[in-house]
Amino acid sequence: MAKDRKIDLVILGLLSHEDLTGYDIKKNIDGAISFFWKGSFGSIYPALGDMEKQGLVKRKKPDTSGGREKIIYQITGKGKDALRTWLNDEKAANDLKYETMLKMYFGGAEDRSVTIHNVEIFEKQVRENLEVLKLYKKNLEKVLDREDHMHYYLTVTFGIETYEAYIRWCNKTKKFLEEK
Amino acid sequence: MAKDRKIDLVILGLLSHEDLTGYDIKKNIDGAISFFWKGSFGSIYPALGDMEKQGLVKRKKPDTSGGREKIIYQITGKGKDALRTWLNDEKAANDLKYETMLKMYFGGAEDRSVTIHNVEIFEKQVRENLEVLKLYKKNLEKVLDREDHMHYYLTVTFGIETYEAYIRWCNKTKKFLEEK
DNA sequence: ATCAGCATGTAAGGCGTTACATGATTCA
DNA sequence: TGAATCATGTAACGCCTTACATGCTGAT
Repeated sequence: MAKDRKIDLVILGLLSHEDLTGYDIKKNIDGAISFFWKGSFGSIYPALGDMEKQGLVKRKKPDTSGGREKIIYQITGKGKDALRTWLNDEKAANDLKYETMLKMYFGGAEDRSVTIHNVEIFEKQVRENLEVLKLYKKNLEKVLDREDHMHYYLTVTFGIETYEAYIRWCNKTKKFLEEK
Repeated sequence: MAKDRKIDLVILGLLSHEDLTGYDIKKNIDGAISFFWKGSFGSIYPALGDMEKQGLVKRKKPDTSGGREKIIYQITGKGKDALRTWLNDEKAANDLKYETMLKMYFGGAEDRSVTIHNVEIFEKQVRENLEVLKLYKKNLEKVLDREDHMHYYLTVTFGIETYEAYIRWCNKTKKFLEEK
């Protein structure tokens, strides 16, 4: 596995639940995962190729029934080991890059109204995302008996907890900027 | 300015308050800013060079008093315009990459204890950061009359609000994983 | 027939980190 | 005198995104 390429672990994690094509992997990442990790085709396909060479994933023999050309990947034993090694590694890079906060920090270079407007744009985005997360939560609550669903659920509650905190901050901040 | 290189705006923002060396800029970024944006010497010095060519910053004539070799940069009128244009641009990239959440999402591949341990590591880190932020807050509250300090203050309250939300989630999640 | 979505991949280029190289200054 | 910090920069390398190229499948 590439030294520091986290997309490899995302792929391994997804394949540990079910066999998937590169395209399916991308669709999965674009779902609930996208709130805390992203990935494009340009990173997924090369990673799959590398990992195949390293024996972490392999191609599933296509059903002979259809003449379809898609490549379904499976995780190997070595791949499962790599996934578990990563889960047991205490290092975890948690990076936040919020341009909105940069604009807040340097907002003194412009009128207050500009800063307030930027907070409102941020709030709108957060509210939209929050709606999506609440929907995910509602659906996952029905199937919490399965261990993997429970883990998905907990990442969703993380998103909801933080987005609700963002909204509280937006309201306080708008008031603060308008009143002071 | 490079199309999408945000470090340029960080530098411009810092220089809009005071003249600084590249080294000073790095120190500033490593303070409160580091909670929502990062930057290394390897990105700062080349950016300063590029921006000087573009007339966004310029070198301040060094004090003739000492024979020191440091380069103090100043923002130019063109640089101030670029900063304001950016502040007025509604686009803002807010990206979160949390490996801890990735490990939560895929935690089903290991024992519950591993997931709980990962939450505890995360919580410890968050509590440490929270202490630092509370200190920043306390110091900034004394000088809130200055417009720029108020903006710094608001980014700090954002950090506190979200970190407190993280801690609530950690507690709920640990309970959930232990009881279910 | 046509358009959206499925599906795989490559190429160019940008951004950023880490490590390295170098040297001055300050303080114990 | 030695260590820490100040201070500037380059080089190598890696990761990732965007855009491009190509073709199939299924629904209307």
